[in-house]
Amino acid sequence: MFSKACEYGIKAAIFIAINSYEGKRVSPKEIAEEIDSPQAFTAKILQELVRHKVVSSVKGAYGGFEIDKTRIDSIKLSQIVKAIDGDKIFNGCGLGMEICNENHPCPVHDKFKTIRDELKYMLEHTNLQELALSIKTGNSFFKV
Amino acid sequence: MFSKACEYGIKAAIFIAINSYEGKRVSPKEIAEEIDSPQAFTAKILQELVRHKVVSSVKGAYGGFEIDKTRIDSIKLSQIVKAIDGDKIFNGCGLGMEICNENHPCPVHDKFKTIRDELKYMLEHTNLQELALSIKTGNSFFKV
DNA sequence: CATAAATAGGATAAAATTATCCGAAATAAA
DNA sequence: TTTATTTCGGATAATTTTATCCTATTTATG
Repeated sequence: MFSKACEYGIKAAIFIAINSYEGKRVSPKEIAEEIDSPQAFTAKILQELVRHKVVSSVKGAYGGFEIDKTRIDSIKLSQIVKAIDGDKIFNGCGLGMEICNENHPCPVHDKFKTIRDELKYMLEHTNLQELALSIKTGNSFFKV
Repeated sequence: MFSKACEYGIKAAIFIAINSYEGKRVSPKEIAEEIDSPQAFTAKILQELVRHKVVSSVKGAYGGFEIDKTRIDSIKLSQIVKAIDGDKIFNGCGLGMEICNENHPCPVHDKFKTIRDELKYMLEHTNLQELALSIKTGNSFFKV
């Protein structure tokens, strides 16, 4: 569904959100350890999330990654996915055709459109706050 | 969503189905030209589809790929996807976690489960016949 | 101002996916 | 039985994705 980079990005964002609620900044090292991802690669992805203003970073001593507490509930999964994987998953054809739309549908166009629209809706309506809270309230996630 | 190999595989299977209805076998060359894919790579994918009994092949002169007419309506998209991409898309976790289930859900487990179940249902209920017919009846597909 | 700590970013490597090439094996027809 | 045709399958190459490493830049603190 998503690239590995995107999976790491989502996990990282959730972990940063959780820590931001507690006023803590986190480093790529902490993040990678927590979400079980390669550290340097994760750092790259974090740069991308910073560029797309999903998370913010503070350089230098006592720096790290964080998300403005008041914005956590406004950051949607769709933003993270778009930042890393682009919008192919939102708009692309299920069979990878260049031209595929209502007027010129591929054989699976309608069937995929339904699914994709739901995926899109879900991603656009799921925010970091609920994901972060779902973990606090006992759902497992990081570390089995 | 799917790998390129899988996209080619689906397109190829549809094209073979269309031709099988007309009693014609097709070669990787014809297929690749029609679905706009690399020929040798497409041939590999066809081998895989043969191994998984999605299509059948006849070697030698006047050979080619075909599908038993009476079986076209029983071949589901899910079989093709599984043959080429495996069942990760059907069972895998949205965040790529090794362990992710009801008892041990990742943060997006429930949200993804809904989508994945619908995708699964769609793939398991879409057969080659309807896809082939949708083209015959005027919907565009191959070649714009 | 010097130092230590942290992100940014370029260069490179490894792995996976996508793509190509070529000879072997099979088969229908002459 | 020979020949032409066609799939099969192994080897290899190119590209993309994933991953690592090292240095530069930034910044808080002493």
